[in-house]
Amino acid sequence: MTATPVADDAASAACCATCAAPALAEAEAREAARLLKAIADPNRLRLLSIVKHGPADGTCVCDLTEPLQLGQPTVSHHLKILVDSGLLAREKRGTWAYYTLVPGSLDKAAALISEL
Amino acid sequence: MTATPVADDAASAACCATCAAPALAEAEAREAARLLKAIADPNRLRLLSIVKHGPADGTCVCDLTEPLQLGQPTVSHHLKILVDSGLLAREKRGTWAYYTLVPGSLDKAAALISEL
DNA sequence: AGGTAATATTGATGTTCATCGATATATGTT
DNA sequence: AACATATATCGATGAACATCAATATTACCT
Repeated sequence: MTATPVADDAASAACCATCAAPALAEAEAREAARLLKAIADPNRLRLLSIVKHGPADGTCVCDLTEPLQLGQPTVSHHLKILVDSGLLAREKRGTWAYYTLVPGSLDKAAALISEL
Repeated sequence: MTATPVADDAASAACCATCAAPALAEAEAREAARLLKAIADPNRLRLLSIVKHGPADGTCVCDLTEPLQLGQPTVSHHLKILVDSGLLAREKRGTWAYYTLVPGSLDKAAALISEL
């Protein structure tokens, strides 16, 4: 599922053809920023933290609204961003929606920074 | 240099007093988001990448403007954000300004995500 | 001192984004 | 079928942000 690792960008003046990523190409940078932007928000960081430390079978939305002191539509909006970014998974059980952390997704995001 | 590890927040319903961060408190989340927001931008990611793989004694601004295809004031603006966030260090040598990566700063930022 | 080059700052502009109230959808209940 | 509850979506609004043109600042050179 990893995108094309080869830079097709005009500005990618690689030192050589084989060395690994001397500088981030524009397309890669845009993609990485999209994921990191989803994380770089106070409320979404707290959502991720609560879900991570919550029960393994998922955390209900109703348990997320209260600690964040935000309205339900706002929490739902943030959760959608986290799901669309591949960080959280949503499972509907009855009337309730349970959110779980996608395994490895946080480490993958962290690697985008540490392995720049 | 690490901030107060104890949560003084109203929403910090810690499972116990000693266990490590069951859920991010509001102040911690705000601080972490501030740093991550500085990184979560396509052009700033490319700046960090270029500086990281550049010469050890620093990369000149003039070598950063061209590959990003941005105006000089815009690059200067992004560099200021990265310096203010503690990610880059600025050293003026003559007319030129050289930017270097602050050691460990990227790993510290990555840890904010992986150790949520 | 005057001139030139490199970088930073300022002010303005268009865009993105977080938040909310209102409403829609879906599921369970009587 | 009507109702109640939980969650998602829509539309609007104000704040934050990226970018640029113009200008200021700083250092070097003759």
